[in-house]
Amino acid sequence: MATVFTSRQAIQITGVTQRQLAYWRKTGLITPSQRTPGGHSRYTFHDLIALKTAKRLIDAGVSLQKLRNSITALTRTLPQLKQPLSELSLLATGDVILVFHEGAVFETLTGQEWILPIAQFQREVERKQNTRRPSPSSGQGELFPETSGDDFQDGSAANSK
Amino acid sequence: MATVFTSRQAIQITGVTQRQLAYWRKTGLITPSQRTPGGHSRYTFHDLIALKTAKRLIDAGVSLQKLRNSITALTRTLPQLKQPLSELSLLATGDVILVFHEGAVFETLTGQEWILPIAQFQREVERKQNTRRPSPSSGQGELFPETSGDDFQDGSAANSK
DNA sequence: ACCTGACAATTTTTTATTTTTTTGCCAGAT
DNA sequence: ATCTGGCAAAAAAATAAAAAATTGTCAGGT
Repeated sequence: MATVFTSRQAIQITGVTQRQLAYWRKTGLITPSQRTPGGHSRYTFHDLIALKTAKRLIDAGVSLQKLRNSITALTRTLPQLKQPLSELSLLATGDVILVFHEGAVFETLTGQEWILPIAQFQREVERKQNTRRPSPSSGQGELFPETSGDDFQDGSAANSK
Repeated sequence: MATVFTSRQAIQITGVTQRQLAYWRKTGLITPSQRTPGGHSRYTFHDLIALKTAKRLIDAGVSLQKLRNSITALTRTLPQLKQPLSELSLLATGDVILVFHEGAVFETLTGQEWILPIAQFQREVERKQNTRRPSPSSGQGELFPETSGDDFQDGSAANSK
């Protein structure tokens, strides 16, 4: 149950290099959960998942620094997580990392995301069309009166940059 | 049915400015599907969705140029689309635009995306653990023989950058 | 009412340069 | 066997400057 893995095993299983393992250990990105009395690393299964996740994100084009920043941001957004790399479902693009958490999608660095609800907009416009009153003069178009129109503005705050 | 909208209506409904409407029209980002004999714009419902989508992406922090590049890439990836902005479900982060299409998630510019299958990796390691043979000497860890190990490497091609 | 064009202000992209981070390799220590 | 450290190469990030794109405002034309 409480099986642990040596560095060599972690390397073979996850595909990270020895150098990376050492550097990540040194810089605190992923540290072995256990150590032998002699100071040798013992990686838990949990650790392996984190290592493999980091490896995959890197292979997906994510830089190590962005990975660090993402983890920092995630642990701030979701403090209950001890090891985001092994506890979350991450989707990597070359530039950003998205996290799927409780049905929502976040960008790891900013935490802001939303799906564009096109269907909802369609309903809005259709409702508008139903409440229109045909203007007698114009033959085509000009279906709206001097609509106050403001009720249609997208209320979402514009977060420029 | 074939209701069309004037520029003013499109502005009121979608929230884009008159200048944007004109510039997008001039640069071909979103052009009205119809014109009056006098040369005035008539935007279809389809057009409105595209306008609203562009507006929302811009509000989400996406620049117009990235929007253009995304559309170009999308129409190359999915040639059957005439107007990606009104036919796809898009998710915007500050930096990239993702498209949901037939159950998959793409990054619009590169077309490359994949979700990290953590569950699958867990199964891999567990299978490895089951096929291990206990080494007689070591008390903790060192559970693996001199495993060839290569069968565990992630086969996914590393697309650096 | 709407379109177009022109000018200027703002924003975004591009490019080049410098700095930092990451990695490979090797040697010595535990 | 594994860890640590040092050094150099490679990759990535931060920075600054220049170029391009976008937008606001206004005026004239239809």
